[in-house]
Order: sequence, then structure tokens, then C-alpha cells
Amino acid sequence: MKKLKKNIASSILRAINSAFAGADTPSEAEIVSMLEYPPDETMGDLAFPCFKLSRALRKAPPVIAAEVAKAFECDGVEKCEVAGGYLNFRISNSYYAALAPRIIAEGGEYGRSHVGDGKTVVLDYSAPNICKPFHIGHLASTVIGHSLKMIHAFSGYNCVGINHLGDWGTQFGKQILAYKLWGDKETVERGGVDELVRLYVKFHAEAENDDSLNTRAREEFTKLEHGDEENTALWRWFVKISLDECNRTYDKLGITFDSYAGESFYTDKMPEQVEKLKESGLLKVDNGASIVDLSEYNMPPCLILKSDGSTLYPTRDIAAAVYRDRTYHFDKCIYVTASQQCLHFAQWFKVVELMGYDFYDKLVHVPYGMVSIDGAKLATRTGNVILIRDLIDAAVEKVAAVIDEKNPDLENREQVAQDVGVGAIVFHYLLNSRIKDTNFIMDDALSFDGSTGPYAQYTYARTCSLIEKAGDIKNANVTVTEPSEAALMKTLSRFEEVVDAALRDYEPSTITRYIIDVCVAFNRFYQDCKILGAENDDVRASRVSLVKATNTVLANALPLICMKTPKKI
RNA sequence: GUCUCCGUAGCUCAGCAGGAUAGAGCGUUCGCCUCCUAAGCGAAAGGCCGGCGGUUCGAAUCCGCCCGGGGACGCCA
Repeated sequence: MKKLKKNIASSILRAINSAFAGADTPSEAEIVSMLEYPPDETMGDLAFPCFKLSRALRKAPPVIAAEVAKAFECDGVEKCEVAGGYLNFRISNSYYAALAPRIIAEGGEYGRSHVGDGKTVVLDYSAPNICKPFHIGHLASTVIGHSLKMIHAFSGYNCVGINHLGDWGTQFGKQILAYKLWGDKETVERGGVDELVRLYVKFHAEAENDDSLNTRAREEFTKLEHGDEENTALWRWFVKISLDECNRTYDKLGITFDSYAGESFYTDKMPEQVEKLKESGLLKVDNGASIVDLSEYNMPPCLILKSDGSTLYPTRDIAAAVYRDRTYHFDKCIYVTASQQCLHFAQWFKVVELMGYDFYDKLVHVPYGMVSIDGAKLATRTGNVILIRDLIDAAVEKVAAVIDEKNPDLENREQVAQDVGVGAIVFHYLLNSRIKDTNFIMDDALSFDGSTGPYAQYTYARTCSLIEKAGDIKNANVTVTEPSEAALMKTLSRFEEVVDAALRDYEPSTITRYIIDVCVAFNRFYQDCKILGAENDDVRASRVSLVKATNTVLANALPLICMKTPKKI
């Protein structure tokens, strides 16, 4: 459709020039961006509003439309109608018919763009805190980040996924002390993160009445900072336990990272940046703390060092950005975090710019809205959390029950239940604009009807099943006659521009919404037209081609939103 | 207080680099399995797009003010 739009735009331009010689005309690219999809299918497949041209051409829009229509001619467009100030184009069925074999031939390449060829993008996402439960609040960054990685890779970028672990800080002094006081090896090995959390919670309870514990915890952390052997070993062990827990979820989601360089990794990389800030005169001491004043940019100051000289969140992010620039030479560095951190990112991005780093305009913050349960903030302490593993278990269990009811003979029952259960959750997370707050409701996340993951996977499985039953069909001569066939092909033709939009806006839901459109169009076609039982072999072969084209698009699109593609469900 | 995000059907949300009569899903009511997976398809009902102004040939979409909600705003990350 991108190509067809370009052709139509160029034809429109030609028609304008021949009808209004010598007039001031828009560029082809401008016309492409003016083309739109009419609100109603009956009007046409594409529309060109002529209103904006009326000033330059000094004619009323309907007159322009009529004149352009007279001279308009373009391959793939069978009709060009005037409707008020609009020009409505009807795309020929032969264009759609020709598209199906092209999609099938391109296979995994269909919809792929090359805007990122030769470029590198670093994506920082998920970033769980070590020794903390992995709950539904972390799932947003995880799936949005990974989806953006997939979308970028599909657009040609070389992608580096970084899991910036929260693996450093005074809380590890508390964790170590709690373990030394009340923990034991065996229990932690058996209980994993749950046991670590129990110890941590116990520490806070005990410290309420005994402040000396806080002092001792600080000492433990200081020992860790200075490389104390025992504490380092404990810390490494805690990190491993936490990561093992997260990896179980990442495995189910099909997520891998290229780097796990977390906060601890940058401890020795901050002094250089602090030094640079001092030298450049950007750093000012205020109330004992070292800050960069940003009042000129209408922002509160960015804190670089506490009054005791220790570093802060922005310090680490600056050091990490510099390290990543030197290591990966990125063309973009994307941070997927909750929107609460918007100011923080705006601040340190500005500081990086003031420091003179030329990569400052390659830093991108991609925020998402708050996740709550029953309108209440997620909080480990009050117990208002849902663990990701519990959520996944519930989803998988529910899917398994549906399978037992609808498809008891299914092979790979376990694996399919897993893929569909996880898919339901991921789809639910990536359905809406990322910036919106979400009130997490279990029943909605585990719904299988309507615009849901299972619906998408069900539709995909339908295409697989049809293709399998159709057997080998060679040299199908594709014809598009039924409205539902044309509508399906029109939807499939939009894939490229949907990927572009998702990339431009850092918005995975654009893909999710599109997948629904494809499924709706396909299921309508499926309902309207007999495929395997078509009236003759030609029609049958043609329709199977449409099924194959749909199958290709779904196979390419579903992984972009972290969805698996089981062939049978 | 300042900054910022959000406000569209009973509920959850699309649509927002301005375009034609504002769309889905859930829920409700009613249809469709002797036929390719009914996790499906169709139909009905449901709206002053938070409010008031402005810009424009045209505003759910852009701008201003107001109302309601979330978030951030110096030693957490």
C-alpha cells in the first residue's frame, strides 16, 4: 500500500499539473501524507481531500476534485470519484489479487522495512530489582521494551537489549545482614526470592524497634563496596537467585537480553563523569549536595552527588549512557520506564547535552502509565501485588481447561497452554496506548473472547489448519471477487505502514490493534466464503492463497508483540 | 504552588502530524454449527468526544482558560 500510495500521489500530481498548468503544487510526499482512508468502505479505498489546494489553485475544492478526476489515471486504481471536495479512489480487485502471491513470496520479509539498516539501537528495559518479587508492575517495561526491540529488528536495526538490573545500593547491606542474622543457606536455596523477601521484610520490622540494625546494615554495604569476600559472594548469590526467577518468566515470553550490566556495573564509571561535570563548571554545591542547575530550562536542578559525596540515580544513568555510546556507538538509546520518571530523564538528558556529548539527541525516553490493582498502588509491603508467575500460572491453567473442553486430542497440550496463556497476558498488556494508566483486573487479563491474544492465535491456527488441509497447490491464479476478500487484502496491504507507525511512535499497541484488524477481516472472509469447499478448484486455490497471505502477515506480526504462533490450539 | 500526563457508549479503550455520518471489545438482547477449529460470525441497543472560548472552509484531534483524576517536583531508584 505504501508503494500504491506513492503511485497514486504521483498520478494526482500529474493530473494537477495538467489541469492547472503553472500553479504552485505540493510535493509528492505531501500528497502521500494527505491521502487517507475514507470513514466508510462504500466511499472508496483511499481518499484525497482537495481543500488544502484551493488557496494555491484559486478554485473551490469540488472544482479541483472534478478537474483532477478528469485527468487522473493510475495502475491499480479502477475508479476515481468526486464526492464534494474529496476524490475517492477504488482500488481494483486485480491489484489485491496480485498482492497475495507477492506476500507469500516475500514470506518473512513482508512488511519489513530497511530504515534501520546499518544502525544500532540500544534498548534498556525490564530492569527488575534484585531480591524483590517480580510482579505485574514489571511486566509493562518488559513486554513494551521487548516488543520495541522486535519492531526495530524488523525494521533493520541492529538491536542491543540491556537489562539494567537494580543490583546495587544500601538495601543490599540490609539484605546481607538479614541473611546473616536469620537466614540459612538451605532455606534460601529452597525458597528463592520469596525467602529473600521474607528476610528483607523481617529486617524492616526489626529495625523499627532497633535502629542499630540500620547502622550495621550500612556497614555491611560498605564492606560490599570495598570488595569484602564474604559479602561479595552473598551478593552474587542473591543476584543469581533473583535472575533465575526472572529468567523463568523471560523464557516463557521468549525474551533474551544481550547484556545484564546493571547498577553495580557502573559504580567505577561514575567518577569520570563527576570529574567532567566539575571541570566544565556545571556542578554547583547547594545545601551540601552537588547539583546541575537547570532553571534556565524550566526544570528543577539535577542532583549528582548527595551531601555525603555518594552518587545518585542521574549520576549512574549519565555514566551508563556514556559507556553505551562508547561500547555500542548507538544511533538511538531507548529507555522504557514508568512515566513517574519523566522528569528524571528530561533532566539528565539535558545534563548530557550541557556536558557536550553529541549523543544527547539520540536518547529516547519511552514512558508508560501506572499499573494498579483495584485502583491501589502496587506495593510489596502491603501485599497489594500479583506475582508474574502466579498470573502466568492462572492463565495457563485456564487455557488448559478450555483446551480440554474444545480440543481434548490436541498434541503438545502443555506447550500450547503455555503459549496461549502467556499470549493472553502479553496481548492484554500491549493492547492499549502505553501511556495510559491501567487498573489491572484479573478477569480482563484472562479473558479469551473478543480482542484478546487467544482470538489472534485462534485465527492464526485457523489459517494453519486450512493450509495444511489444502495440501499442495501450485501456481494458483488469484482472483478477488467477494467484498470480504478485497477487505482482507486491503487490511494485509497496510502492514508496512503500520510497522512504520509503531516504530515512529514507540507504540507496540499499533501492532496489536492491527493484528485485530487482520483477524476480524480474515474471520469475516472465512464466514462469507467457502475456502476448501469452494465451488471449483480455481476459486479454491485462489482463496487458499489469501489464507496463506494472511498466515504470513500474522506470522510476521505476532512476534512483534512477543506472541508465539502455535499452529494448532 | 509549579510542571506533566489522562478525561470519547454502562465498563475497558481505538481514533488525535485537523477532514466526510465518531468506531471496537466486554456486558445486555436476538440470530447462525448435517459444512474448512463456534476461542468464531451477524444483528439490535447504547454518545452534547469533561466544560467554555479561540484558530480554520472544516476540531474528538491544534491553542487558551476552567473542572475532574493520576504522576513528578533535592539528598530513593
